[in-house]
Amino acid sequence: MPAHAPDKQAVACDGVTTLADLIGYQLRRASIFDLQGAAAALAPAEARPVLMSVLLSIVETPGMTSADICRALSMQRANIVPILADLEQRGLFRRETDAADRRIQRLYPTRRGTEEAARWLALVDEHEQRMLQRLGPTERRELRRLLELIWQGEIES
Amino acid sequence: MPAHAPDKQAVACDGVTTLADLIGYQLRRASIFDLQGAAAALAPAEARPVLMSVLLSIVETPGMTSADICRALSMQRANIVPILADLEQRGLFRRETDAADRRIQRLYPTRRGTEEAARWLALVDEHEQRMLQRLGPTERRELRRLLELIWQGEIES
DNA sequence: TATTGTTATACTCTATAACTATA
DNA sequence: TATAGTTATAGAGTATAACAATA
Repeated sequence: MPAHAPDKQAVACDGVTTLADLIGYQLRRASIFDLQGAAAALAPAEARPVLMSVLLSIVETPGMTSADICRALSMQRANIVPILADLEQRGLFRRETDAADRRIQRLYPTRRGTEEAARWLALVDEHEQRMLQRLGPTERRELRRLLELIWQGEIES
Repeated sequence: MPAHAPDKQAVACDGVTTLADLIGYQLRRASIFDLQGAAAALAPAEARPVLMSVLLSIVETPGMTSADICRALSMQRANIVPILADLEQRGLFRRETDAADRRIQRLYPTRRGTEEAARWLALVDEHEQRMLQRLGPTERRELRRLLELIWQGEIES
């Protein structure tokens, strides 16, 4: 077999020749599809995906600062300000200026915040169950694992 | 075992309790990570992911109309106008008004368009190989299959 | 000098409404 | 009436620059 002719096995493994072959394209289509469903699922609670992500961060790790959350979610500090203002106005968390470093505010969920986070999570989970109905439990776990593997390169590189 | 206590197996299968458990969250993080890399990979060619998607559509299915492409890529007709204007100005495709129905323009790639599409695809493929370095060939195929399964619900439902 | 929280602003992407020409 | 291509515009989401307070 000549060296310049790709063999069939190589082509089957990673020969990207069309748009649909690109995993990045599939990722985007699936992500947009999910995001629209998640937004629709949260609408009755007057919430949005980004509100849920920030609130869940506070609930899961009480005492986080807004800068911490921004680093964890890869968003700009400037853009979390109106989101926190929204959640605060609903009484879902409270700010506590750190005694040792008065530049930072530690964020703690209120009782209502913890309850609301669970409610929002359940709404989105319902949507996910519909979205993933064609996938079995093993496939769902495998998908989560593969997706994590991809964007964990974000920190390393 | 009491009915109200979820057994361990059920929790392990679909007990979503944190943000990281949500496949939608993992999808978004992975998709954003990919999109930034793809944009960076295409920048030297003065292209963007959406330009590549539209050009590849024309190359893969010559004779498509702009409305066809919008339906295939789930984008608004209004938003493809400046994209086509850009690609046309670079001489990557030509429009041909359909003789039977003079409302529609069929789009055909030029020689340069086909070459440029292949070049852009190669740039993005390079980026994907880096992004997917932790995944083996079988895992990549499995990931593509699972992602397709998710957003194919877009058409049905 | 560096970081936090904040404001103001710009830029990109996407969505909507309306128009014309054709059918 | 319905669709294709187009224009103009509005809205989200995200990015950048600068500021005061604090370390």
